[in-house]
Amino acid sequence: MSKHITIYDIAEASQVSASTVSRALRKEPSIGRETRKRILAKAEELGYRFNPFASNLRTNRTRNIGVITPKLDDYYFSGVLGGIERELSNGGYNTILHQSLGCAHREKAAISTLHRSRVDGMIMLGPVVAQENEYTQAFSNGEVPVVVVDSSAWWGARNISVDNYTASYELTTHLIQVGCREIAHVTTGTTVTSFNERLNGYKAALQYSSLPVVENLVIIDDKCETSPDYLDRLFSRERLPDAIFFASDVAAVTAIPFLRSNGVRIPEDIRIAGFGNDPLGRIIEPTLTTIDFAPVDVGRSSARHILSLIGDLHSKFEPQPVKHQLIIRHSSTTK
Amino acid sequence: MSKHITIYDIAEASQVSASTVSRALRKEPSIGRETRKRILAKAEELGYRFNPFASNLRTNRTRNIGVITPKLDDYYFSGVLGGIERELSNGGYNTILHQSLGCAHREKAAISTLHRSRVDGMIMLGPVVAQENEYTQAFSNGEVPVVVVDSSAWWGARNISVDNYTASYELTTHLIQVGCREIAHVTTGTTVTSFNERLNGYKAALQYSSLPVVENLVIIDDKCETSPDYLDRLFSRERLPDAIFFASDVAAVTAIPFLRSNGVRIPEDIRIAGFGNDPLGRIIEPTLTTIDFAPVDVGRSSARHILSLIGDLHSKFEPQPVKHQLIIRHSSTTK
DNA sequence: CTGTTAGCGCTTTCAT
DNA sequence: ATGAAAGCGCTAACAG
Repeated sequence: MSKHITIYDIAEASQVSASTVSRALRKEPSIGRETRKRILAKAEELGYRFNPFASNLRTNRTRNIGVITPKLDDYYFSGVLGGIERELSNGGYNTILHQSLGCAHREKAAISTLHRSRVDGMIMLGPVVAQENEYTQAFSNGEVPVVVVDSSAWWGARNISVDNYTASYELTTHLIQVGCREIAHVTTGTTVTSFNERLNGYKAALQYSSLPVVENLVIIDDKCETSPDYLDRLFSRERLPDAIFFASDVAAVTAIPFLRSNGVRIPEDIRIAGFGNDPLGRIIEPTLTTIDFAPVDVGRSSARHILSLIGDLHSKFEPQPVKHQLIIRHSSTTK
Repeated sequence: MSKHITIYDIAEASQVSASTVSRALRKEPSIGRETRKRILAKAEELGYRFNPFASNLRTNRTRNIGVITPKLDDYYFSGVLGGIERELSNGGYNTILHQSLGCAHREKAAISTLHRSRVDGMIMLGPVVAQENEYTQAFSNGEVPVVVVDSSAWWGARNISVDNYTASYELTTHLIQVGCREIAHVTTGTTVTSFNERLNGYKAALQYSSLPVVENLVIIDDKCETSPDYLDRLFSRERLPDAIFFASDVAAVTAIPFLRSNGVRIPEDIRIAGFGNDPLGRIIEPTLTTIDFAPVDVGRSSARHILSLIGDLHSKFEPQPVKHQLIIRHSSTTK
């Protein structure tokens, strides 16, 4: 374990002071072109390696951004995360990743860890805990900037949100336009804000068309992405609905084979729509009408936003709402 | 911006020295129970916040592990990454994430960045660059431990590998057993080691059954996960193969609708198999025969491995090869 | 444009 | 069981 080369070694070997070396290394314009070149060459020659620990200690910055996501094995979140990583990397930042797995306890732990690690900023995807608490404090008081994705309410943090409400409204309206009058809505739950917004968009569209919001056509089942047990409730009605709008593609794709094996023809008997444009929706038969959110763009946008809040983006970044798109496929239209 | 509380402030307030505070905070056993309690209470009271920068500077450790993955929007890799994050988190480590996007340039950049960031260890998923080079050096010389997943050859790094070769051999053998004699293999390329191993396993199985390896039945097309253009080559043969073994489920799922729309019956005319057990394979019709790899276990295993190499695992961890499983579904068997 | 000086906050011998 | 003292390697006034 030989002694490591420091800027002092370079300074000595190049007959300048350590501060000059430090400045040259950081390409401060105040250092002459020639001097800098000499110093850089010497650093290279000696095998110098920058020590971020010492730098961090002085500057109190890490160039690390924390990201908390509910899960990774999901088309939407993995896309968003991919966009974030790409953009942060390009900006010279590291992405520190934690998963909440939809569990408040893990989410809090992740927040604490990121705070202790002194990240320069944080991006929260689909937060579990919407209320301020002892853990969120350091972030919510503005000490460390936070961008929240997909939640309209979070302790005053900046927000990049896809417009779940409008998208859901448009999708529901599409179903009405193709002739549906009894549209069921299946969702995992309303605690996650984005799902709540989808439910509200659905209701609003019905009301706009003077259709009633029928209570037992709104099905909330946190297992709906895993098994379609709740469909019994629908089948036990005297008449089937003429459409089902699933708040997530995965839920739709889970239900479709079950529906078909029960003799339900799609879209003739029931029209189906999902939400999220998961690749599954292009594979399932019939292909699934859904909403696309450009997850990668959501990610890139939130990354740029956090960098701008940190002040590392020269041009001030004004987050644009990421545009969604209605994707109409066979499951909602007769051929 | 008020002055931050340091261990010196605690020391003063508790009438002890800074070193005692430091030891108490780290729960060194040499500090008396009573003293420690007093110190911790005082720290709490003053709102002390540990400063990892100073600690890092002294100890030269970060408790950060770098992870490089080709991509995130992929069933296998996102599963592995999920397992890694979970396990590292549990061990008190942060996961620093970078994507190579299958591009050697980005991979090298990620390696450099992680090295500069002084991560304590690194996990590489599906490395693009298999040869040692200037970037890998610091990692390959053992200065920083590395675990590589899914590649049997990488600059002497420790390796957690799923056994692509055997899995591929078994899958091919299954196809032979159900009666196939002309089995095509479609793969994205052989530069990624795991795909090369799958190709080799395929060839070996054919040879074991005294079947020839037909050159134009091995199709290498880096776009095969996006579009099935290469199928023309297969259709232009005088006779169709009686099976196609796709080196990835995504490629299989991309091709199947195209095959069926060309009047190919599956499995009657051509039997199909994929690789990876992507959820898509349960949705597509007919459901896809494939190999499952328990990606989360692969991730957890590699995380434990790296922690053990760092010396942060008390029990020495001996990585077990993660067991794969042949999943037989409709695409390869007649009902 | 470059040098001097004084730390950043913690850990770690070495004493006692 | 506790304290004194010496840095870890870099950066940022301030001075010239």
